[in-house]
Amino acid sequence: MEEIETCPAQRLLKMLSGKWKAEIFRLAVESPLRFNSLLRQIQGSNKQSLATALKELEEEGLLEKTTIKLKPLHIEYNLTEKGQALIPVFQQLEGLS
Amino acid sequence: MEEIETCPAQRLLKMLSGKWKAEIFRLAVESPLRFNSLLRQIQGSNKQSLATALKELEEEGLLEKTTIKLKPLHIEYNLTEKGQALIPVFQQLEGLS
DNA sequence: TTAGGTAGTCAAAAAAATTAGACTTATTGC
DNA sequence: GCAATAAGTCTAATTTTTTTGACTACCTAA
Repeated sequence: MEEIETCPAQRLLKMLSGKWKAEIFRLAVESPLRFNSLLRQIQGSNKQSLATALKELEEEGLLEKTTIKLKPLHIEYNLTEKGQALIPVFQQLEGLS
Repeated sequence: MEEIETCPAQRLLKMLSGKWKAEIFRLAVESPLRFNSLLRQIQGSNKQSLATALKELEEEGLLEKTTIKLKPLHIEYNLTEKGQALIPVFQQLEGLS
C-alpha cells in the first residue's frame, strides 16, 4: 500500500509508534540492550513483538546490533547517532507530561 | 486491558499515534479545522477515522471543539494550550528529518 | 551428554485499528 | 418546499498489529 508523506515529523513519529518501541528506546538510552534481558524487563511483552520492534528500530537506523565476541558471546543493541539525536525530543516530551 | 505507564513520553507519543493524528495536528497548527474541509484536505482518509481521531485529540486535551454561532453556523477545532505546547516538539522532530 | 541460557524464527490465532457505505439531523440558499 | 452542505453516527467488513506456542541452533557448564 502506498503511503504519501505529507508531514515530515510523521515519519519520525511512526518510527516510535507501536506498542513497545518507546519503552525499548528509553531503555536503550540507559544502557545497551540484550534480547532476553529486555524480555524480562518489559513485562507483558513477548519474543516476537520485541524481535519485530528491534528489527524495525534497526532498519530505521535508530539502533545498531553488535555481536560481542568476548566472554559469554552475545548480542547487543546500541543507539546509533541518529538514535541519540532523538534523546532531546524525548526529554522535551517528558517535560510536557 | 490494563496498560501500565512506565515511560512518561510514551503517553504523549501515543496521543499522536494512529494513522491521521500527526497530519491533523499539523493542519491545526496552521488554522482552525472544520470537519468536512479536513475530509477534503486529507486524501485517503475517511469520515469515521477523522471523527475518531478528532474525538481522541479532544479527549487528550490537544484540540478543543467550538460551535461558531455566526453566519453559517459551524464547528471548529482549535489547538488548546496543551496542544500548542507540542508545537516545538514537532519542530524539533522536523529538524531531524 | 544433558540441561540451561541466549537469540531468535514460523505459523496461526486473537485483538486492535481502519475503512466502507448507508443513514441521520440540522441549517441554509433559492 | 427542495436540494445542498455540514457534521456526524452505526454496523459490518477488512486490514494491521500483537500475541501465543512450538520449534531451531549455538554455546557453556557440570
